[in-house]
Amino acid sequence: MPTPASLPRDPASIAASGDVRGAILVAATRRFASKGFGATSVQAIADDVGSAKPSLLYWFKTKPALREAVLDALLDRWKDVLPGVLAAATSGEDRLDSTLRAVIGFFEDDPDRARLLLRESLDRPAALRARLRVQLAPWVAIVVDYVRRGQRYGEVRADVDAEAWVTHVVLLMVGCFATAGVADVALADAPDAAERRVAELVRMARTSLFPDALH
Amino acid sequence: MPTPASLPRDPASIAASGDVRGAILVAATRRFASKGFGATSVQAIADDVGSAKPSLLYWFKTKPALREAVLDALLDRWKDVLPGVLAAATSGEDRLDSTLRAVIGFFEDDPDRARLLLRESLDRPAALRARLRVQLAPWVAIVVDYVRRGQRYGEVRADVDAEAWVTHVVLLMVGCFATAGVADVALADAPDAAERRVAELVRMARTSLFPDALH
DNA sequence: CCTACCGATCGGTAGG
DNA sequence: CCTACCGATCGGTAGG
Repeated sequence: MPTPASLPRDPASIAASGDVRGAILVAATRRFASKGFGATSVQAIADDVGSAKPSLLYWFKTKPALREAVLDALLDRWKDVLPGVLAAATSGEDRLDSTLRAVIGFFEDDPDRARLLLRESLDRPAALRARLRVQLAPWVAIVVDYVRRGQRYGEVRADVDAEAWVTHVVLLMVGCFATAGVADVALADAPDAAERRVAELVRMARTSLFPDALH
Repeated sequence: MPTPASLPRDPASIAASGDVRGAILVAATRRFASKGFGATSVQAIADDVGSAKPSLLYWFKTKPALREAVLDALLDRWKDVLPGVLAAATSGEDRLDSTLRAVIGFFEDDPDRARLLLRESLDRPAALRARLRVQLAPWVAIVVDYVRRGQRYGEVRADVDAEAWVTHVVLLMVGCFATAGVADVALADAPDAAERRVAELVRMARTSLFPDALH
């Protein structure tokens, strides 16, 4: 029993509901994530949306401008979840686990986010770095601070390199979802591969941060 | 005092020395790694080599065939270092550290290898997965076995998920070199960022595998 | 938001 | 290994 389209996810129906701009962003995000910016034509995105190419170029003046808009939309969504991440990082029990789970949820909701970030870091590392410095700075600073404070109180291993540790944990989270289809070489065809990878990621982050005595 | 070109690294001089095919592979590897397959034109590679486009298409019949050849060359080089990696993994002291350092050296020698692998895992995950299953299987099996045996003897943490752990450590090594230009958001402009990341990677792998008592 | 069209470049081929 | 060229597609614009 199909309900009247309430949350249309495919670009064509989003466009049909009136939000052409939003439909273009969704279609472009999928194409850029799965095939890359350079391998995606404006025409292909227009086809996904059900519009003519010049219509797309009315909403986004150029192809590079569309890329920026896609990245803006991604980082806007990050800003939406950031408060929850910060809350998890600064209060309550099991701060590390709940913080990681919050970030993981962001990529779990849409693995295209992870693929897009990884592609950008390959295509235009300097540009992404500049963006992330602004958008990611507060969260990273808090985590680094949390690690350093833990080290002063002996709760965190003394030999942890706080900045490098955060970098690697973020890399693990992004890479985990961006490379889900291939990194399971070792995991064969385990049906629960995704959950196992997330669980092991969290375990690795925890054991590499805290001494055994405090687990 | 320039010595007579002994180890020419740029495609044009490799071609001039007679190895046109090799020059094409080097140029294609660089372009595919830095800009991606879809964003690289056959003409651009031919220009790097100093040949005409039809000459390139004489050596490699199609652009997709060139991509396969580039990947073949990469995995051939891996086969060269594999014995050393296996030796490090199966004998001597500090097996884990020396094994990781051997693999890290492979990517350190040419970070394009890491970028290329990451791009392939985004562009064609199924194809790369099939390739890696053949090429990477022996090494992964040995490491997984090593972890499992360690768990039986109590030398390795009981809650380690061997397959997921290997997957993540490989992801860290590849990602570390592929995203060197951007992942340092947290590391600011530390001049020793690269060494710090490698050191922290090894530390994370070690502490997430072994209980503190056995360090 | 469309049709019609632009010059440039794409991967690839004919022929030598 | 080259020159010359192919049809198709590229991002983008004119004009409405």
